[in-house]
Amino acid sequence: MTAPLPPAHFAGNPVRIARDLLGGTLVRSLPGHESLMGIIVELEAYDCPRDPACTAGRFHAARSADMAVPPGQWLFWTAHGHPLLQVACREEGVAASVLIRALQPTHGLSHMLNFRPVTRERDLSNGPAKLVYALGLDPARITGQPVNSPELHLLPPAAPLPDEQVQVTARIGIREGRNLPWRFTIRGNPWVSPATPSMDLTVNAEG
DNA sequence: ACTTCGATGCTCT
DNA sequence: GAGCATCGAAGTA
Repeated sequence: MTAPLPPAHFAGNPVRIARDLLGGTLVRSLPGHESLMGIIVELEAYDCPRDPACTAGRFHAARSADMAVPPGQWLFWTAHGHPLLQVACREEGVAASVLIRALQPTHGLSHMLNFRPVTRERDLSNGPAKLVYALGLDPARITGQPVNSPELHLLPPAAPLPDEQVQVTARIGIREGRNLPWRFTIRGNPWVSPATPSMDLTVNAEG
């Protein structure tokens, strides 16, 4: 088993970091219980101030400050009242982050279903807020903790996924910045969120 | 206190 | 794939 990624790993370009994190594992430890684990099958990068989709930089000064924490810290962006799990990137004072958008559960599935009961199992964690609920994460507790915290940490993929397995598209649910290919999903993975991107740069081998 | 908006989720066609 | 419920956060007053 690989070691948890240290905070220093995130002191760089969030686009590159998101790409390389695809296929990694998110581990949520529960005292006295089996850890909840899942493969990260969908990520997005946000990178103020050059990013037109990054509302933190454009007109939410206060939220920008929440996001411009030192790299390698957990943070939550809220949209429509839902918490979205992110890791701060680049350097302190810069609002840049990687957003974890979907998870393929591998361990503790029944426990996750307890946190977030769903009729169809595939709907358990195929969205950024869904996975937060499925893991039973409390933003008040997690925010500001290092990304290699025992409570919640990341394991990198054994090896970076080959390009053929990586689907690159526009990000989901944004107005500006739809031209930027900053969403990464594992091609054909059934746990990817059902949302349809406005742009898909993927070149299919079959044409 | 009130208004607006959205990095969402859910429930229908 | 379209429409709506929803609610936390910012901005304005």
